[in-house]
Amino acid sequence: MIKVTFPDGSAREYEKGVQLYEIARSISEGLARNVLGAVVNGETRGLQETLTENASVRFVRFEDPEGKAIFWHTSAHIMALAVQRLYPDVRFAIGPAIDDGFYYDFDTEHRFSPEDLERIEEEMKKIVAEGHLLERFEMSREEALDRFRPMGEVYKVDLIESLPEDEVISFYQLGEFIDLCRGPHLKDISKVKAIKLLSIAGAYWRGDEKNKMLQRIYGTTYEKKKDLEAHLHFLEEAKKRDHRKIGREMDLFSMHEEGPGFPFFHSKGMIIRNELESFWREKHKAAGYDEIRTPMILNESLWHRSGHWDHYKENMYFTKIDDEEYAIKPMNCPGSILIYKNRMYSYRDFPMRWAELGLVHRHELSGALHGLMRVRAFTQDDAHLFMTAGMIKEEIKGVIRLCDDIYGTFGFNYHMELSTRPENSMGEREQWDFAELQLKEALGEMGREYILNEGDGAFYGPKIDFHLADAIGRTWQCGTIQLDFQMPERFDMTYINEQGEKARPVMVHRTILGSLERFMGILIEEFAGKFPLWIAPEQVRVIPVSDRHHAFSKKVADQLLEAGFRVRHDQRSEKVGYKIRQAQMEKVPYMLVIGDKEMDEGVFAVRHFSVDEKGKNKQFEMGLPELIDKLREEVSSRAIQA
RNA sequence: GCUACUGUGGCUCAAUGGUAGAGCAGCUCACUCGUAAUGAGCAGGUUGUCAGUUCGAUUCUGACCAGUAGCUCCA
Repeated sequence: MIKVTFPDGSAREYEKGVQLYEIARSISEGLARNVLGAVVNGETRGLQETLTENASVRFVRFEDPEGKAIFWHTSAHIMALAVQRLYPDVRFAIGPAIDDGFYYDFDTEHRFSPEDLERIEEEMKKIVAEGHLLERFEMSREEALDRFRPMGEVYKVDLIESLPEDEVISFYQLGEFIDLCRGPHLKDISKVKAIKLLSIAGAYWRGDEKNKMLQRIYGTTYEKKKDLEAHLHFLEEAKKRDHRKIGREMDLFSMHEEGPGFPFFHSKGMIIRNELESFWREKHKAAGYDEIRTPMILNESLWHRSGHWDHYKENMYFTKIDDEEYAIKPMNCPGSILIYKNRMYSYRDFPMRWAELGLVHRHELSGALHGLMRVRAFTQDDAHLFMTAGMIKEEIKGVIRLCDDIYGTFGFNYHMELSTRPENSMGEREQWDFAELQLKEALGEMGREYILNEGDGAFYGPKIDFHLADAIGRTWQCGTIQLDFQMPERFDMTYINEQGEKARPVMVHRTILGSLERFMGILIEEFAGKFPLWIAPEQVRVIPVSDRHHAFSKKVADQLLEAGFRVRHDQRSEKVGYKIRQAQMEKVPYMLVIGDKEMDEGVFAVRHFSVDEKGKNKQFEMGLPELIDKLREEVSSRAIQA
């Protein structure tokens, strides 16, 4: 007998080898009908799996993240069976659950079209209606290879061969389709009621561009049709927040065929950008940074010395000056280092924090470009910190705190990732280990959670990255903290230590916004163009009711201008409703409608674009001096919500 | 760069193997108006570029360019 404990602290005994489904049923028939799987000793399992030893069991439903993962992973198998029925020559690669659905990678001569997605969707519905139970079984490695090799399932064979010797190899059978899979899966697929296949895309086998490109189909499924519709509605709504669309509508920036990946900032975009820069300077000054600026074009020899030539040449632009080869900087660090080497430093000077809003150019692959999020010319809010090895941890923590402060100002959520030594790295193993340990300890001491990306570091050092999400949940790396022992070595950087000897400083490269361009993209999507007052390109729109109010409304507009606000006086001969509609669509935070009443009473009805519980614009009345005080307060506090 | 798809006036979209039309935006005129669209008129396009097929291409074919989704890469 084995003992099973449940989240409420209760426990029961079962026969060894009991199915999780039996356990669910023993507690309650209703539960057995509703649960999708279970978390057993912290590991997610399907209900068709068995228990052989004492365990703590928590059953999960669709609402739980584990439940969704099981549900979507199973949906991927249903799709695979449908594809096998419709396109018998197909070879299967992998088909996992992702954040909001699933995909499966297929290799077939047939090129999938959008119409095919509908056919596959129909077939999936048929399969679900057939009422299969997903059964799990195990095979030995030899049995598995004997089974899949003759079928020509090269990807499955590849997967089996790469599994560790002692790994249990499990399979799931759905109708006539047997798939190599660790699981977990639903036992009963009839729960997959609402199905939508979303897109087709290419994806390399094992994510390596040297391998064959497979066809990937993305889809999502729900237990309830209503939830699927809600999800599709969310995607539609998110499209409206796309920074490329809002950027055009609000006249913030533009892209042109003449300069792919090189954004053009319009005057309204520049207001946001300049406000962002002032904010950034203020925060960095307070955090003990000094600002520098280094040239955009530097001699090629510098890039040989820095290692960029060997590790980053493919992404660099080059040019010639008087028969000498020059490179356009893809990173700011070598420039900073030249300033560093301009004189001698003492340990007493450390830590030194040099910040630079540096415009860098990188030849990104054409297919990777994406609005402001991924461009070929961007301004990094870079900084290079120079210190002794003993200062590393505190400095890392300081940067993390600055990130918290700056992202917090905008109310952004973010997650962190730690990336370790890559294959093409420079430098000694021990240095890397030490550097990685410093980063891990800094995160650990601050109690931060992070995702570990083995082998994903920069060529000169390990890094911590900060990722922010866009409107549809894609995350973009913004902040980064990179430890570097290599550049100081390569450039023979020194300082004088307490013993009066020359010593090697440690260098930290870091950004917080990441790039002003990307950060603005995130900012636009986060606020859907309804910016906090302090960064709004136009803060107040003054709207006279008719021409005879113009003289008075102009005075009001002028006073607001003098008070330092960005104001537009809309004197066009249009109806009030029309002007309000326009100001609303242009997402101007405050509107002041001025007519007879205002002229007589000197009190203004102010309309704000944020909405109340009833979905109406917030509206309030106040005199001009009070309004100016209120707006000043809102700007200086950098309030997110008015 | 790779796979698939897309490319018609500033924006959103329509149409056709016989050289393009609407709405919004713009401009002009009238209206002087109280909280999300006043009316009328005008102007605006060598249908992404270059070739090919054809009596004739914007429509068919090819190459290139740009964009979209994903992969790879990355701030």
